[in-house]
Amino acid sequence: MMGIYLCSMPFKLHPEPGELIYAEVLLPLPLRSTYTYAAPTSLAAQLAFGKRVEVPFGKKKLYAGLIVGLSEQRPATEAPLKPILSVIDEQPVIHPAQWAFWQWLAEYYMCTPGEVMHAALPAHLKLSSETRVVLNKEFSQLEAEAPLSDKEYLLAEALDMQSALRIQDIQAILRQQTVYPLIHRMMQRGLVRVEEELKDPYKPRQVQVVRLQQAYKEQPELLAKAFEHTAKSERQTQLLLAFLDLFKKRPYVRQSELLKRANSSHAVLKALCKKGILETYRRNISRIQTYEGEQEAEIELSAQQKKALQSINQLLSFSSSKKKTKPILLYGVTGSGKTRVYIELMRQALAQGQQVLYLLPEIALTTQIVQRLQKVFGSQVLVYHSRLNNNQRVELWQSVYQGKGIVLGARSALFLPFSRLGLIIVDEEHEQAYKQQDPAPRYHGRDAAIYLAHQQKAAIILGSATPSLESLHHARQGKYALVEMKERHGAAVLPQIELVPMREQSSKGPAHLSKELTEAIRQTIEQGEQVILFQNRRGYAPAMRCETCGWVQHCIQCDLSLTYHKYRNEMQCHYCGYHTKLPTHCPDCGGVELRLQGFGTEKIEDELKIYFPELRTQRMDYDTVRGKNSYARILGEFDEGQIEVLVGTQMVTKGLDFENVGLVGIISADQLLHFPDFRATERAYQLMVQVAGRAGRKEKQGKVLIQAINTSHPVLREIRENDPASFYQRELAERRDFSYPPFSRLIRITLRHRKAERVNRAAQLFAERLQPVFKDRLAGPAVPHVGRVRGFYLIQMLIKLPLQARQNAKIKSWLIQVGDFVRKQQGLSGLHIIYDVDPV
DNA sequence: AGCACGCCGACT
DNA sequence: GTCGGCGTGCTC
Repeated sequence: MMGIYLCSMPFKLHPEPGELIYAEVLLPLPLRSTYTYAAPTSLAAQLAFGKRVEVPFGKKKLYAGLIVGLSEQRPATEAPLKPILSVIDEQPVIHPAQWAFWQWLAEYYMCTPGEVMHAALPAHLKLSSETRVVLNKEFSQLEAEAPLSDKEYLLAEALDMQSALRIQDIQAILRQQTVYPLIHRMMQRGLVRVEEELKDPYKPRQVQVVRLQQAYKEQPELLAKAFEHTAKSERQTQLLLAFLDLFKKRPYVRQSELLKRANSSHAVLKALCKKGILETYRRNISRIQTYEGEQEAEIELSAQQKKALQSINQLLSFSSSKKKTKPILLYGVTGSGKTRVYIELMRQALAQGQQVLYLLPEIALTTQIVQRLQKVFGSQVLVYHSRLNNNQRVELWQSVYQGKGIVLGARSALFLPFSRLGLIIVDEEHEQAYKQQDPAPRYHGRDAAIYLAHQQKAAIILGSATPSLESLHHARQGKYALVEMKERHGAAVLPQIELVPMREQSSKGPAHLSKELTEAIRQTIEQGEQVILFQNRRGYAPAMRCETCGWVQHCIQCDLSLTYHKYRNEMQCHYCGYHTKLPTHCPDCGGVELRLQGFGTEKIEDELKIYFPELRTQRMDYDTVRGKNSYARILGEFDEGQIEVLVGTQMVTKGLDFENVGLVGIISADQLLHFPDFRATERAYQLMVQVAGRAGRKEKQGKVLIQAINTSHPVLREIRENDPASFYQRELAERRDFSYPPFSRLIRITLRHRKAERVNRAAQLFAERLQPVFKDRLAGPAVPHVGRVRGFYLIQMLIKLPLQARQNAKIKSWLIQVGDFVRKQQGLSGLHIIYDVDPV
């Protein structure tokens, strides 16, 4: 279907008016606009919105672009149009609704629609051609005419062995960036040629399937005759019986299963085919793994859950008849059983033939919820994992396009091609992991979900035990509806929380575990219960310092101290991954008294092992869950009681329910509270409340110990006394005073360049233009906390925008114009400008 | 993103 | 001189 396209071949156009159809094509590249292509009317029947088409773009490349508009009128552009080379899809891959959503996202988050497309489509639906250099057949003859240069010879030799090379292979072989001049010279002499090919990497999975031949399918009564045919062969009779048995139970009969069941061979099957009874063919089958196990009924709703469900239903039915549905904030303490309420809502949506999207901050981390939903909804649950392979992603995409089921996923599941979306649930809506950080689109999964729900007229529930200040504020302002669940489910009681002031530790005992905590660990273990210790920093120690002159070892390409990791015995950069051996002496003063500063999870685990040698401990952080199934394995072992103490970072705070956790220890509340960021207090509050919620279930009261040097921070009192109202009131007042969200909207502009001088100049130009407009609503330009990352210098500006959205759209497009202007200046074209709307 | 063109420094 | 790196502009 997709041919080879030689770059030297001119495009064949049919420029007769009225004979062409014009298509607006979106490409998965960071381009501001769509591009118009022409197609002969002969292709008209195949062209449709949302289908992918093969188009040339630029000098030679081919891409699979998406049709987002069709017209019979030639557009106003004078430029000659290139043709659509082929139509890739039989069915569209997106509905118009997705395109509308992408456009909103691009505008709101200040990126291009192509970047959204790139993020939205699974890899195997985004095709771009690969340039391959091939040796010509007449090569040896031509070579004789003129000798080759060293590099030409090198390339020719490599091509002789490999038959085709990609540009990056050639760059590696020649050890240089610029390879096109060489290739062009060789092309002109006819030694090599260049091919561009767009190939579809998606392959449906096929199996060999057995069925009855046409005559028997139409007249099953003939089957008796068939047995007469096989009467002479017992094995054939058996095989046919086995087939008929399977045929009753299965939608289709696989050859492999049939042969195994009948304990028969391929030769016997072949004989039956020859007799005109059976036949085999290849059939596409799905790769999506659905739950096959038993379905179980959920337990009855509690009184509180019933009430919450009622309130939600009232809100939904009230608004469906009138205006649009407000988002509903379900504010329920840990253990109140929000999931049980979600399940009822999902059931209702499914009964109405609607699709459901259940968003989680990080899908890999929540097997418990997946299993629970699968037990209720069985094979209707589709899980959009990070572990799915590319073919599976395409198939899941197709199922959703066809209107299937319930999708569970992280934020990228928002892009799936829903057509009948009736309900979105954003679980743990306060989680920062909902915000995409690095490549554009830098979108917030929760906020984008709210827009999507609005657009598709779906209901949306935001759930949390510790709502974000934004959501709670909106609920109070009446922008969202609020439904509360204040009690823990069943007989469960809130944990008892104590603050432990950290003083200088005695040199004999552990350095970071207080007497109170050590004692509590001992008691908890003696009672046969488990412990979770939370330390929000991985590694052993976050810095190595010279005691003589104060030098601290830094990363060679980032402005960051290196963290010591004991298990690999090396110093690591947590920004870029750079690692190096431990220094033996200070490079500044030559001093040999180097000491580690601070502490992370590794060190806490170390201390535990020293002071509780008999204890079964396990660390859970980025370093220990890197392996494929490590996360599930650790949680499984903890659940089964093989691990007594779990030491971990944020990971241990995330929605995990264990029955037997008697104690939660927060090693250093100070580290959480002293973050240089206006959200530090909120984040600290949420993390501590969430991790505290892991302690105690059922009727047993759990215990939480919070260690802190400064125990007088108001947040610590609020957590201890379980006083969320005070926390939210105090924190909202502070945000209002400094005009931070939710009382303003932020845009953070980051400038990035390899040279400090250029990024400084760019910042100055930027600020000159922004300052008069925003005045005190502009913070910066300033060097951020980590001012150099991976060898790039960074400068940031923060703009506080008022809440009125209409104005802000204009401001955003103006900011992009300013950015374009700055980059047009001499020497600044290589400047990266990163717009981050609603940064977290 | 990926490619071509043009300018400029560091080599034969 | 030429080669290759780097900055700049354009892609229907």
